[in-house]
Amino acid sequence: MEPTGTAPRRAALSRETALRTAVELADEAGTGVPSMRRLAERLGVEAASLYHHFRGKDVILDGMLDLVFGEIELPSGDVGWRTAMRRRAVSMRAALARHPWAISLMDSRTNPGHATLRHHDAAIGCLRSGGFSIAGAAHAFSVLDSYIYGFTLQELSLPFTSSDGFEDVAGSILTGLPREEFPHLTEMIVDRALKSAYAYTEEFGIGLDLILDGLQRQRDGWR
Amino acid sequence: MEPTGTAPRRAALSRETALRTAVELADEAGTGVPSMRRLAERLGVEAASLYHHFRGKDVILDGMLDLVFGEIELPSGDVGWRTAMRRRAVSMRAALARHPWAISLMDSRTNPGHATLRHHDAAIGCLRSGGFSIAGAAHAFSVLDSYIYGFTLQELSLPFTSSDGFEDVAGSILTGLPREEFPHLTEMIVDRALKSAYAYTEEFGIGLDLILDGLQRQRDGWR
DNA sequence: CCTCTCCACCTAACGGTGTTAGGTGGAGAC
DNA sequence: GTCTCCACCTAACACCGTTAGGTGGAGAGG
Repeated sequence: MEPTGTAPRRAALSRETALRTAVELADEAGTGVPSMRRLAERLGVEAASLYHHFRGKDVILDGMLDLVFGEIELPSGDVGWRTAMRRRAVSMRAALARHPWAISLMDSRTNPGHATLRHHDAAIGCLRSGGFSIAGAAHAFSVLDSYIYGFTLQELSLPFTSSDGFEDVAGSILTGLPREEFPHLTEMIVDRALKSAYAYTEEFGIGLDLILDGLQRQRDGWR
Repeated sequence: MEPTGTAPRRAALSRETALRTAVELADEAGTGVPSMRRLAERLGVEAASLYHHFRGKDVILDGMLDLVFGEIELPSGDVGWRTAMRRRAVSMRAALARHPWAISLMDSRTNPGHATLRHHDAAIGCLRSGGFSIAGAAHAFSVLDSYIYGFTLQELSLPFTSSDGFEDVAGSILTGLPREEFPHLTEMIVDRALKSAYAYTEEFGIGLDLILDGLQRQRDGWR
């Protein structure tokens, strides 16, 4: 029994739960990264209290990003490097799509967390034991991650979320677009929209496989 | 002569000059995209006055991004598609590196401006007349731009700006990094740092050529 | 049981942000 | 000379990240 109707004493909040709540809050539709006051409110606390656990908001953002990296499937050694790297890429795109705010954080965060480091180490290790030289692994890592980040960045800045509704959006884009001035753009929008087969997942795979093909071919050429 | 020491009447500010000033202000070291008050101050005006020319800050950001796209070299028809697309890619990376704030805007802007549309149209047109089918051009455009955006994104989130200083940074990263936990990461940092040949421009070209090779090979396979 | 210590939390405030409502003054039109 | 118009202004709103300093209750020591 509580003596005087006071609420049961909340357990002191930990960095761990605060970060998980921050990610959860950021995922809720449209809002993006929460403000300190919003995060505090959800935690049942005032904004200033957060500064007893984090030196500043930057530290929270670093932690949130590291949680996202922790969700990415590490490349396993059981399969070949190509299969492992392909799975990693697909898992990474999925994680970044699940947390659309993460990609916009990437260009401001510069202190990788533990999960991020482990992820990078595993990927490089996978390439090395797949026969890549150090330089080759660096090249492979650079192309692959650039592609994954860039693809996700473009994908998330599209005005629609799923494959349905693409035709409508394509139509509204075409309305007001001077067709004679941008003939190729018009042609492509019309073609892609009509076929309705423009699934972004498929598109991601096409570019990914093209790059993996190139890596396979170059592998032994990189000393 | 001015009658009563009043400053000569400033010409009414135009969208054009306001946007150019905004870009100029954003480029000045470190500051990033200027606030409405800062932009207004530079224009010799109060913040609220900007709302007589722009519906909101979003419109300004759209305009700034379009100015950056306007700086990108359009692919010319005189050379082959491969050369033209390579030049475009290099020019695009240069523009994004010149305006580091632009890449962070890309994921929030969804209304492409006139220069952006012209750029996209020219790129697709170049691929089409280079023998790519509509689907093929879509695939090629997707891989290339994803790579360019992603590479620039990674490049700009590095803690150093030019090639000098890389060794120092690598050293300070290694300090405090548990080497036995991340052996491959350590190995790569050491190797790249010691060789000191890790120019990012070169790295960009390696991935770019790998992708262009793949496109050349696939070109006629995409129907 | 009383008291002391400590620290997780609070209140209050700072200067900054984008944005809006409504007022003002000077140039150009008649 | 007067009127109109509109580019600019002042003032204020709610929100942001952050800091200084106070408060209250749990746990330790006696």
